[in-house]
Amino acid sequence: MAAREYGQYCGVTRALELIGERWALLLVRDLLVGPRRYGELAAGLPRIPTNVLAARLKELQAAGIVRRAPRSRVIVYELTPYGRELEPVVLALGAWGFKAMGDPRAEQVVTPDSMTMALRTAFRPDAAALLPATAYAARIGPAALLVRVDGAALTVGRGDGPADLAFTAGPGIRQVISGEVTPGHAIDTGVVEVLHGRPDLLDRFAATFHLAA
Amino acid sequence: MAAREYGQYCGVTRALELIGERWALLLVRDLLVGPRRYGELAAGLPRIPTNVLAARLKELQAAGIVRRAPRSRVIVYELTPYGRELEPVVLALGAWGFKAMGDPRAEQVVTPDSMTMALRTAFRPDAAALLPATAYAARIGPAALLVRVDGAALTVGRGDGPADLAFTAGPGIRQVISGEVTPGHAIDTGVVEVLHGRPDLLDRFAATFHLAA
DNA sequence: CGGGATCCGTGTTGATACTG
DNA sequence: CAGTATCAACACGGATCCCG
Repeated sequence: MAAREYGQYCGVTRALELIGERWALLLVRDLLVGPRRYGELAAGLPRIPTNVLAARLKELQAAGIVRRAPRSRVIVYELTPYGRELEPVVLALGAWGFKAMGDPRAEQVVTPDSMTMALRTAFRPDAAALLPATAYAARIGPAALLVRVDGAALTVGRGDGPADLAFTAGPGIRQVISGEVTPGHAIDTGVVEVLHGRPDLLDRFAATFHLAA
Repeated sequence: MAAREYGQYCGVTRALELIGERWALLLVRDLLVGPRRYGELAAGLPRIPTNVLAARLKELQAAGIVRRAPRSRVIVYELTPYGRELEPVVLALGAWGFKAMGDPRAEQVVTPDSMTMALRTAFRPDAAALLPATAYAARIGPAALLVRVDGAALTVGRGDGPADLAFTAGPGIRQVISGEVTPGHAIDTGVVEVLHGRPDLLDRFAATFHLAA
């Protein structure tokens, strides 16, 4: 038996053998947003050593979780269908970890892909279905996201674009999503700065994206 | 920043910092079944080094996931409310890993606690709600479980007891839960041996516990 | 320049022995 | 029973180097 195995015939142990190593599930998290190149993955995980990134990509490919995109001119990594089935795991972990996030520290970064998955975690389809379709342009730290909510459907893209509400926020946006801070108070205290659109649309945003803290 | 941190302000990274180390989530898995003593945890994870078990228990206590049961004469570890909130994570991992389990190898064991959580993972409340209340006494390898299904409620206990259906099975029970093998075929080939009760109750078992493979 | 491979110091893990 | 101590093996982190 390989030393890294747990020696149990159990689904949880098998899962941890496949994606339990350091950095592995964070690669899956970012690849759940979309296919990514080696350099993009490295940029999304600033502290990962390059040799570990290369090793994880090999292991995830051997496990049938990641593959190199076929018919692509450049090398692009993407999740296999089995790898995409890890989305519930990542969302459950994100919801649980959200409650333990505390306040951001100076050395902690927010990446576009992690923020995208956080929005997917906090998305409440039933609440959104009752609200009008809305496009938000959110700039959180260095991450510029274009968030479209249409009924119970959510799409998050990178970059800028036309939106009903455009706003800038720091990591303090977390308190809005948790309900610890009301949207109005967030605007008053400068946690959120509305660049364009009716500020009360931030109430709709808070109703659409919510996670218990 | 501690070297073991990921340097991101993100729920998934925070979760992995708390329960991402080797063996940690397996301790949570077993504690989800019930409070356990140090020796019971060691027995449920036969390959864990004892110093690592001690270290993990300390870390999980520092993280507010595990605590020593108060007002207990002996030392017993149990999950805190926040620790119990990891159940969706463990179930999602178990369901995903189930598909990659393959065939059991000689050195792999099945423990009562891992089997209990596997049954919780495979439990289908809506299917069970349409069936009569049933008690199963299942012996899978060294694990003797008493499984009670009453409507949409499931309770799994250790040991033996009165049951509508008593059966012995090997790890091949996995194919019954996945639907790869019909209950009738499992009995015919000896994968499942019915000790007591109507053999067709195994059909009810398979309808109550199912996971896609 | 993108996509890695190599080397090396260090921390974590695994195995075993030992102790209050 | 519930851990602690010790030590070898290995994985990770950081830096550098290589190759098409």
